[in-house]
Amino acid sequence: MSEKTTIYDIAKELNITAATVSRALNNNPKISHSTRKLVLETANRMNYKQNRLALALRSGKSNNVGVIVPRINTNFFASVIRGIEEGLHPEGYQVIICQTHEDENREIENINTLLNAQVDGILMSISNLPKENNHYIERVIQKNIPLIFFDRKKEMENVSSVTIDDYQASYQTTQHLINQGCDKIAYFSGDRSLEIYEDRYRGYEQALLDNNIPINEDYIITIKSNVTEGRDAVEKLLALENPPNAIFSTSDFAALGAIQKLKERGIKIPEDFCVFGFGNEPFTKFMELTISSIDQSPLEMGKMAAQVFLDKINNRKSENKVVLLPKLLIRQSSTRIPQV
Amino acid sequence: MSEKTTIYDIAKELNITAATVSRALNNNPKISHSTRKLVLETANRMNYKQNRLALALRSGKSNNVGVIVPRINTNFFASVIRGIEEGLHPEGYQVIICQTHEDENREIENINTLLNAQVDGILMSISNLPKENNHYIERVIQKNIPLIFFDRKKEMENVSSVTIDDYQASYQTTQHLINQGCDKIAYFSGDRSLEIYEDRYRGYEQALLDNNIPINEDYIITIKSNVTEGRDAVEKLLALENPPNAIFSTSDFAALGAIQKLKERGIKIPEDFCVFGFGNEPFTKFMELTISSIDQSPLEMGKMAAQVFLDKINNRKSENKVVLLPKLLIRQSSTRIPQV
DNA sequence: TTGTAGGCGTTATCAC
DNA sequence: GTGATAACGCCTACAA
Repeated sequence: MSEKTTIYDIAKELNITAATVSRALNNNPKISHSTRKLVLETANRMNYKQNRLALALRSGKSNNVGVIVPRINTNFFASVIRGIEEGLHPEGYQVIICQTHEDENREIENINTLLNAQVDGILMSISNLPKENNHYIERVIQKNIPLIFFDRKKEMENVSSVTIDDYQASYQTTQHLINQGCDKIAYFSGDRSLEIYEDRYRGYEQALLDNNIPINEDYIITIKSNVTEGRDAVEKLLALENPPNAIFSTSDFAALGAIQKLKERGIKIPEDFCVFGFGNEPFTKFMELTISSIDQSPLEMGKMAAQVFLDKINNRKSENKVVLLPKLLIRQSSTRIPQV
Repeated sequence: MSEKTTIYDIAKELNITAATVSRALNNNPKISHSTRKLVLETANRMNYKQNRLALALRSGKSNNVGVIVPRINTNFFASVIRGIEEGLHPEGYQVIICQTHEDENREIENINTLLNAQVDGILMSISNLPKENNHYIERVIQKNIPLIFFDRKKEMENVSSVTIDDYQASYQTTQHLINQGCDKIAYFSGDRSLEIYEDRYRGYEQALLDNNIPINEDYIITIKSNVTEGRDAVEKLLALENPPNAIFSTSDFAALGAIQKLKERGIKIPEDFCVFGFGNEPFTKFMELTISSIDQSPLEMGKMAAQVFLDKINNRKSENKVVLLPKLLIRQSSTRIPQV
């Protein structure tokens, strides 16, 4: 049945007190070897399991950590979460996952739910740049609960973060496209009110400037991360008087949409047109024409975020900004056959 | 700071008792309108948040539900989880996710962790068929904690499940391939000690029998769900004296690997060879040659599993087996151009 | 309608 | 070394 044995049951069984049982179970030094052994044995025999809720209530720590992401069903976030779990599970933490679906209200809701659930820390990738009011985010810090941003961060005091060097990723990619002979490089941007997208944009811009290529505003399109938007964006670009000959998309999904549409128009990739994605979604390497992309090391990012959390909760560090290096994966969609 | 306001603080503030505050907060009918209003206002003013741990300790319910899956980073499981969350979140439940990585020990560990964390229910897709000892699974039932299987289930008393009709999916797919003119259909199976894979196999077998096509053991290969295994399996098949002219793969990833290898060998799909996958992973429709597959309605499955859990915990039903209908998505990889 | 008191399962602080 | 007690924050008979 469902009777749960408590330390009181064990105490009664042994004619000792619950306090002693507790001490024995927790390896308290002030306890005789004999009683400890006895307690451990009966605990085992009676199938005792510690009630973590009681422990949590008493200690004020739940051993739960909250993770907030825009969505769970992309390879990137799923892998980051996996990394977080791998880092935290061995330390006895359970991970609670919430999705915002890029909705600011959901984000606020999620934070409240997690605080409500007394999590010991929150690891999140923000969805929207909260307008002026960071109020709900600051509440986390005021409660002295470690907050760690990963990937999509916001610059705040007392908040750690784990990101990749988006600027570098973008700069190098743009340079690579230029090296491939592309001089008219369109750019699919995400919402630039988010730091990662602003950083990526700056990398693109700087690479062009450094190569004396003028910025063409017509080439810069803000999109959402899906196939359809990529297709639509290409239509706009091809309708221009002076269409581009490359696209750097900050979304693999949009890059895929772009490639589909370009092919439909009979444009040859990479000969006539290069395309570069971002995120290294699995499908990018599955295509017949493999899609160049940028790997963000999500597993590593997750593990790192877990480590930063552990450091923080153990007071080893109060703040910590970790920046990982992006990896350019140059595949067919941006590799022109070497001309002899 | 980190001072948390409790109902005692509110009580003191208003010179009433904590019990009254609790009643006011919980909409207990025996309370005057005026005090309730007062309590609600001060609670709000003092930024009171209920401590769910205390509540959980007292009520014995944590409002947490555990979900166990083989892995989180496939579209299928990620989407099921999303469905579960959408069904449970409005009811005030938080979802805790664990991965087994198809490892039986991890599975046992996860169940223990969840029980330990006092979850109110467990929703799981089993990884391995526990040999003879369902011991650790039965512990869940003995504790009177609702257990719901989704997708990968095991027939057990008192355990609900939400699955798709794998037999039908498989039967219809095989029939479809036969209708396309394929008479030598190879089959990539998963571990048949799991019910879903056994059901799928039976569907395949029966369809062949019903069409008077003999079963060829050489055509039946057990694989793991990844690209490499698909490639390797095709090599074996093509080395046969009498190679097949179609593959039904119970994994989209293996189907992809198969297609890659077939193309490398210059075999034309679907003209010379048809391929059908299972799971409707996003990439199947992204390919230049779109891959036929079976949609398992993961979102719906998750929502359904959530509903079954809610029914169970509210004692509306003690057991419930829900079977969803699979959807065949017939795409290019199995559609022969109609011959005139 | 409100107050009192006890308990959910632990552990820390005193005592002895 | 071990026992008694209080406290974590909440809810709910029971009493008033």
